[in-house]
Amino acid sequence: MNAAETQKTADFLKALGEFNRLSLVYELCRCESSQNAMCLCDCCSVDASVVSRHLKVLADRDIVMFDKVGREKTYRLNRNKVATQLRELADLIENEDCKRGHHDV
Amino acid sequence: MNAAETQKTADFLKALGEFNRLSLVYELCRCESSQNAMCLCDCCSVDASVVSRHLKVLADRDIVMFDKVGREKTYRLNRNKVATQLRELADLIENEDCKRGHHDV
DNA sequence: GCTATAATTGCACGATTGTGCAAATATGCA
DNA sequence: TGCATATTTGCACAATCGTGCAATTATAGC
Repeated sequence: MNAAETQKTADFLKALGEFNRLSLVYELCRCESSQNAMCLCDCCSVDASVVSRHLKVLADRDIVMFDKVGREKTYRLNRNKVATQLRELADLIENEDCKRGHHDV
Repeated sequence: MNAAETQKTADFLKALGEFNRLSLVYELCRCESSQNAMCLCDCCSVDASVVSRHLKVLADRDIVMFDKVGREKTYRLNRNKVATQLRELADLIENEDCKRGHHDV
């Protein structure tokens, strides 16, 4: 695991590891269809500008995607990508093969 | 998903979402046996006190466990617990059942 | 007991981060 | 064109966080 990969993974986890951002992810998780940012404001009691910034952090890391419809942006959770990244990390942590000694033989 | 659970999950992800802490986790991941903190210092070039604090953060969240042997503490990764938590989150995010509408019917 | 080593804690500091408010920008609609 | 609404951006500020150094605590071995 090189430093760049480690940093990227840490970045991904840090993006999810903030209360309001995780609340947004959960909120989007419950939605069948895309939700605009104003609607998402309701789930965490902070200013719209804060939600905007949090959504940008999530979008920059491909955790959420958005479509621009007129003056609104509608967001949806990147379910597969997020789930895959979490599972890959889980596999790495649990997998016996990553242990030293096996490789060194 | 209530606020307390969300906060707990965010806390767990935040603990993993820092470069040096994640490096420690990866380092422990590669180890068959427990490693003492001094040995772990080598994997991230920071002061021993910093490693000590990071390990405490990880231990407080059950990400790592330790045994006290004499004046040394030997750490090991809580593989199952960490992997399980990551997979549960992945499942929640991907699972169709969490979507609104399915439950409301 | 004394000394050496492992680990933690107190303290200070700089950097990052989350936040609210106000202003700016973008777009739809009359 | 002018107004209303959605979103972003600039700014300031408080809080959190990661860090190094020095001092402290704990324990092994002589």
